[in-house]
Amino acid sequence: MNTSESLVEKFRSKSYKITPQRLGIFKILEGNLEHPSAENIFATIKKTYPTISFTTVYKTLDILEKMGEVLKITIDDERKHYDPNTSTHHHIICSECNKISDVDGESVNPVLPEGILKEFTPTRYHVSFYGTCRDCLSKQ
Amino acid sequence: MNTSESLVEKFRSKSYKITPQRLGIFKILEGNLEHPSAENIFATIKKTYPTISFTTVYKTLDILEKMGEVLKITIDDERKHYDPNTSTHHHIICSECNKISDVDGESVNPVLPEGILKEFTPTRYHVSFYGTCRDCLSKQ
DNA sequence: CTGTGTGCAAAACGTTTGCATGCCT
DNA sequence: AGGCATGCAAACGTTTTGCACACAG
Repeated sequence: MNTSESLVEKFRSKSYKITPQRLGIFKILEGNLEHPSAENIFATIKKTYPTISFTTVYKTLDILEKMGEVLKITIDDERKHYDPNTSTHHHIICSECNKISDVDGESVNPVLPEGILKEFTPTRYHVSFYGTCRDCLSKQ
Repeated sequence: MNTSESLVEKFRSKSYKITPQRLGIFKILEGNLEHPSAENIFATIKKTYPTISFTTVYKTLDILEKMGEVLKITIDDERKHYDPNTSTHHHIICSECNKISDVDGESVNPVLPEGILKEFTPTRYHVSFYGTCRDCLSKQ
């Protein structure tokens, strides 16, 4: 569930320092279902911590991703998004406004063909649905 | 199947001009299963047409994408790839070398939950498998 | 006190754009 | 001949990096 407390624990156990900047990012991610971009996170934290830099945001997200505490989502042509929900699930993105919503993992159960299994050792999969969201449909 | 001849036909029918650069790109794409990036295509065509520019490659790919003759694949963090196979199918990418292979469309049949269908009008989906390819595994 | 983390500025990266010239039709 | 296509160079948006200073441990 990635509470900011659990992230603090994990950082401590790896001897990564707990800074107010990092803590602020943890709190933004906690239970976040919005799939924020680095820019989103930066803008949000800047409200309470105006001196923070993009560098810090990116570096913290990098660490979190490498620890497996956050998924980097490659579904939007324009930028990467981050998801603190690391359990298997999928996404649908609006082709107009790039809003991303969650899609339950259970509705999908892909099987890799034999041939591919000889060529690759798969680790995970992700389904990207593309479409138009209600807001954008009504604006058209 | 996107022979270069069929692309020439389609370009003519839309009154797009047939230039040697465009023809070269068509030929590179014809039957191409490698999921080339713009850079790959540029490097390949540069061998036979050394004065070609990135601009021309990108603009031609843009037209092809908008005509639906090529898919822009968003699976690799680092760059976009282009796929002349526009029928429903999926991909597996090596996390080490970013090589992409095809995965048959039939092996996957995702269903969107009710809730999502109220929020989105879906148009298509794509499954991204992640893993490590044989070459990279043996190098480790 | 030590070394990791921060933030600035600049670079890097893939991609896009403005514009003058070239060439397909 | 006309106008779309090309290619250069410059701009773009996102992400990364080098470096001096700051601060968590």
